[in-house]
Amino acid sequence: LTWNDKDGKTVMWHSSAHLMAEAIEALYPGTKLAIGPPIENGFYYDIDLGNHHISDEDLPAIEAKMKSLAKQKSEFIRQSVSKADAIKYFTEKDDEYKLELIDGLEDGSITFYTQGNFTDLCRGPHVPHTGFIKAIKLTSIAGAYWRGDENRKQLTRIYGITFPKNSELTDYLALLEEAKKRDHRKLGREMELFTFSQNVGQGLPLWLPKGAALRQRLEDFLKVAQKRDGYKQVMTPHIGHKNLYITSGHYEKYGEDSFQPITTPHEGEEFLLKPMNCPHHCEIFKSSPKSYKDLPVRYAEFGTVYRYEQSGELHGLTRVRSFTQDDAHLFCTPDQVKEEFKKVIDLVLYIFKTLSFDNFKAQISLRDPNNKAKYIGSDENWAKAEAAIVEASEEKELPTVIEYGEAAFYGPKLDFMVKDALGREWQLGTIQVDYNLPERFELEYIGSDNERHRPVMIHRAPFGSMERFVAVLLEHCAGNFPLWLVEDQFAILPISEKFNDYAKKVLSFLNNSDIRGFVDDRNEKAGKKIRDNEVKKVPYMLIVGANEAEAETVSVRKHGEGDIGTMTMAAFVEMVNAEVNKELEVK
RNA sequence: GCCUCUAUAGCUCAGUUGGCUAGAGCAGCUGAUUUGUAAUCAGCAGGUCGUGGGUUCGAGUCCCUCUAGAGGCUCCA
Repeated sequence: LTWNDKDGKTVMWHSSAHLMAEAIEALYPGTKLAIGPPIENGFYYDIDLGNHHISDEDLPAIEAKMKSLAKQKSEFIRQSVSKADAIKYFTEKDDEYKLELIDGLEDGSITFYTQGNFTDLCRGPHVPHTGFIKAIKLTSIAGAYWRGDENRKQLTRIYGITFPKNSELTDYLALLEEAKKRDHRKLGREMELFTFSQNVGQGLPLWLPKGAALRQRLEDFLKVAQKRDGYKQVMTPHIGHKNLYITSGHYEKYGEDSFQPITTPHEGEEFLLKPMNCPHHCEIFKSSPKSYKDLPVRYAEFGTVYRYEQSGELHGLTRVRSFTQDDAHLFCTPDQVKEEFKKVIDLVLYIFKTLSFDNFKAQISLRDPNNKAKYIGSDENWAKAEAAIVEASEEKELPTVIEYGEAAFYGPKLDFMVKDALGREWQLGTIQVDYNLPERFELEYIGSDNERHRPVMIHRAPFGSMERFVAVLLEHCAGNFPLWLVEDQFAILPISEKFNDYAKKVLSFLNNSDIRGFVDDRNEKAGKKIRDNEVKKVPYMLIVGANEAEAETVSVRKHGEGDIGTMTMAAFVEMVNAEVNKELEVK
């Protein structure tokens, strides 16, 4: 793969998209070809099929056509074209999509590529000829809005991937299968962590006992860290008066697309399921007069919120309609913003490191400079907030990427993104600076000058949401949670029923030593119990029989590693505690 | 919400061009066995084939509605 100094694969996929375009034009006359770029894994082409209609069943025929075209080894011929000629060509072809693309191109920079009888607008580069494309797999059909705008026509998008060798395609498909084994939806079911019910409703997760216990441990872990950092826990109701959200601006922005208001039977008052905790926390701040000496105040809450997400967006635990934010709002003086922001960055990094998320991306999300109407608040406040985030990140020497147009409607943010098993990116932690809500809620504190001042608000959630975090964590560790987090740290396996009593004795000793596990006293052979507990990913198995009962020891087997020898119960406790401490000591 | 696809036992799946009382493995329950580092044997039970309608002498299978799920697009306070 060396046709280009950069990345042979991208060139390969670029050419493959054009090969697919040629095949489609041949099979479906009159099809308008919009755009077909290479992507991270493969390529797609967006097409307007006109009167034709295709479904998955048609993909093999397109694949076959591509293969036969590839065998012709048509050379990719580059040709510079003037803008006028390009417009003429596609006007004749009656392709408004290509004309729109050409409209945005500079005269002199336009090139066509031709393979065989097929010509397309293209920047290149390409492989020398179509024969290089050998292993072809069209993977799916989707609808995609032209130019990403849902108000414009939806085109048919065909995704595919190609390789120069069939073995590479086989390997790729095998890799995909492997990734699917780490899917949190599959693991969550197998490990009995969470479930969904058609009767409860879509996007409304049900946490099973083991999942709830796991989540509780994560929450406790964060609570300890937050207490250390001066946070105070608060609790607020799951609903709030409609006026609260009119004040915050959320009603205007999302009212129509929310779960609709709950109405009181007699007074006709309207309440909304809370879609976020900020307004409630603002009211807590307002509940008593604040002095500059009180600031910063930090209100934390594991707050469950409800959002009417588009049905097509729901996805396992990563995108749901009811979720719990590990939310907190810090209210501080303008001078304190940067320092507080930096402390929150530290907290997020501490959590990510403890759970060994080292492949995260820190993204600074700013306003879309071309569409300021989408946002509330003054330019001045936005400028201050954006500067605070950029400076704090720089001072923490945090490598970041800046994305314009990704800010929340009330303020800019710093998001921590992590990929799932299939490479899709999800936002976990988030930190946001907000000058707007304090204004809308008329929040105040008395300064050292005895005058009223407006505090600055920082929203932050290191996990993001408990649901999404657990989902991404599951995929990250393929279900092998760190020892401090896992439900059952050990399973005691008596060799036969004769040793159940000794097993119970071991269990009570270990429980008293503050490590958790259970006795597998099923009437099964040792080999069966070992297999089952390996499959369940139990970190340690303690096999006990005559020898151990006699010597008051346990025979220890480590998950994924096998027998690691016999030791006393106390030695086992010490080993587990040492491992847990090591996991939690990362700073 | 839109495009494409999917739905059979708790889980993973089989079920011929529409044709007997819908099958299997795992999990579960009962019994036998008393077990030494990845699956002991036997038996039992478990299904309005996602929902509602239609076509047909006959529907798990064909058509439509709805619900839920998957992969995208759009959205993401």
